[in-house]
Amino acid sequence: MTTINDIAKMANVSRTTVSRVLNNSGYASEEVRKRILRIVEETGYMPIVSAKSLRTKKSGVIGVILPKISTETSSRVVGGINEVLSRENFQILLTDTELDREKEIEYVRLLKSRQVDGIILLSTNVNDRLIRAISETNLPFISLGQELPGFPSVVYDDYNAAVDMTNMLVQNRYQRIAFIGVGEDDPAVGGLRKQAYIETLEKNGLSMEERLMAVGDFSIESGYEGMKAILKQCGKDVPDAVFVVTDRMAIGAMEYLKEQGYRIPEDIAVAGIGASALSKYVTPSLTTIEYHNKEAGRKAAGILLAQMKNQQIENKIVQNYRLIRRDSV
Amino acid sequence: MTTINDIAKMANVSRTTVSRVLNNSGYASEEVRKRILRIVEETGYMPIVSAKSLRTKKSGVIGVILPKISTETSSRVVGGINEVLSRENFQILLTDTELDREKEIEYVRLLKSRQVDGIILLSTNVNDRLIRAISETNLPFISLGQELPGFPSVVYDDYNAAVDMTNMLVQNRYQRIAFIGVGEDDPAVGGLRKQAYIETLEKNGLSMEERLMAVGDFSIESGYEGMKAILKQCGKDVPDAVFVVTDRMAIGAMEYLKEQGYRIPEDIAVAGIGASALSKYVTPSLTTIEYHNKEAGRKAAGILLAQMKNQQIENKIVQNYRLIRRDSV
DNA sequence: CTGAAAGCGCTTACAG
DNA sequence: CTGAAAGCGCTTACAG
Repeated sequence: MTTINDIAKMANVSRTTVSRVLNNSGYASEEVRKRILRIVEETGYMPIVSAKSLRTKKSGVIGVILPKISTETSSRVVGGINEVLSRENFQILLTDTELDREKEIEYVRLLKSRQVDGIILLSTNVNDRLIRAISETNLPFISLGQELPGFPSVVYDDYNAAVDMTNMLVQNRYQRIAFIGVGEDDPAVGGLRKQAYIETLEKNGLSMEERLMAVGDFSIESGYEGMKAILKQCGKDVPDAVFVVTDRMAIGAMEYLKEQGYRIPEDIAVAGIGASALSKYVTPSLTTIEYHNKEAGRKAAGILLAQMKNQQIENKIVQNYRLIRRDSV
Repeated sequence: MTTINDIAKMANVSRTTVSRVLNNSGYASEEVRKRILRIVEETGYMPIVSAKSLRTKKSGVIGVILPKISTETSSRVVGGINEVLSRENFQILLTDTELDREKEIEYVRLLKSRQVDGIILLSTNVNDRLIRAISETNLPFISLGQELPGFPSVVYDDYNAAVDMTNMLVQNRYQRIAFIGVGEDDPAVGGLRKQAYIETLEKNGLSMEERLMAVGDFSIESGYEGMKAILKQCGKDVPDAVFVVTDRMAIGAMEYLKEQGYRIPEDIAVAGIGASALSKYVTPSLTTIEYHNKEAGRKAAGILLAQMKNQQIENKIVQNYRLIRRDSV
């Protein structure tokens, strides 16, 4: 394998000079520069990154921690992150917690030991140990999709999005609006969206009923089961609409309703969040909220880069959203 | 930052001994071992990976080159890869060519310079420069989804899958089967699937007609446009079925057919490949072929690991598939 | 404009 | 069972 020493020898200069030319740092005569560049070209020489980062303490790698890679949201976000990072020649080191919160902490430490230059975390929960682990890395950091006390974040406007959706249902004269959420240990998806639903019902003088609510786990099946449970709990008092906090669960709910012979939206309207590809093509097409995940990924990457350049950054960026009215309401 | 030297000092031993304990290589008295481990625990010390890899020439990182991360196939595959890699404490360095074939070559070189321990490539084409670039890395390598001369691969059974699908259509008495493919510079998706379609038509004594065929680019829209073009080309001789080489394009084709008032499958049957989440939930649900992407990812990772351990490997593994008959046929 | 030398934090023969 | 020393391939003050 060719090293900087080989190049230096071939060019009859010191490796110091080669390094300077390659990094465009300090002077080098035009003649020497050309000679070195030609040899580099010929040999296809590429510096060993680990040697370089051992010395410079920079790796050119950004760690990304995802709850689950094989998910539409995650892959869109990573697409956005990669778009801006690759433009600046950073690579992504990918870790997947598979929804195991212990792994979030573990991966934060792991990424640190791998000398990543920064970390982007899509967390599913917030807890002290996680926060401490992040602090201890002392690395440029950004949280995406979840507000993490003390750290910069790019978040979705979960509260207002859910308020808008609930209001829209109310304004369309739905009176008994059911709700399928996820566990509230996830503040963004589980907490804020539910809070918005409840408060909006109240503001509109509608009563919130426990038996109209169910908790899922992000899977399509859990939406199906949630809908089933609600209908069972309600007996004769069937809801006339259901607001589901993710599209996938909403589609599960639709499946159950269709199976049972309910017409959507005539008997029961359905609304989701996420604007998944699915939402557009199910029948009836699903009313949902687009979160611009890719753009959020771009912004998160941008902020991370800005931190690394010691630029001023905003501590909290709220990604806008768009309500997409379709046939399920 | 604490280094191995700090640990050695605190434990009153040499850094040699610390290294031995941490790597479980060579002897160390039980007493010394415990003392070191306790201090490591207390300080939260983690070795600097770049120093380690500079010395050992191993990084613990596997490079993955994808055509497009924000795609269902890719994210499933990466999920499978990650599952087996993370179990053995390898991380994934992710690169995304965004369907730019020059970048495939570029990333192969980049990953080499980043000292990845191996490369998994999902390529969209095959060409000499790419093959040369891979050879030059001299790294454990596996191609996924595409057969690459001279390198081990995990491939889908594109030819037989497309044969089965075409035969199934023929056996269901469809006579004029249209086809929407992709460019044949992609041997797997563009070449084999088309070849299978044509040869199966012939075997069944059906004529293959140019005007029954269109070429898309993987996008839903291109399926829509392809269907439109075929119908236009056919005039009165409308097809009674269409075989589309990806689910997404098949769904685009369905959209167009529905818009134009064709009933599926009564007027025109539709079949895809890929078993995307979408395929199950569109109306009518789409007949398709499941490719077990995640399993293919697992196998690719397994083979890479085996290579790294110098184990015997099979040079070509063909992933099985499953035809899923649904309502669109 | 150029180079000698030190040092980044590890591991690994080698010697004892 | 343990340690001194060399060396992995870079970059960067420093001196000239």
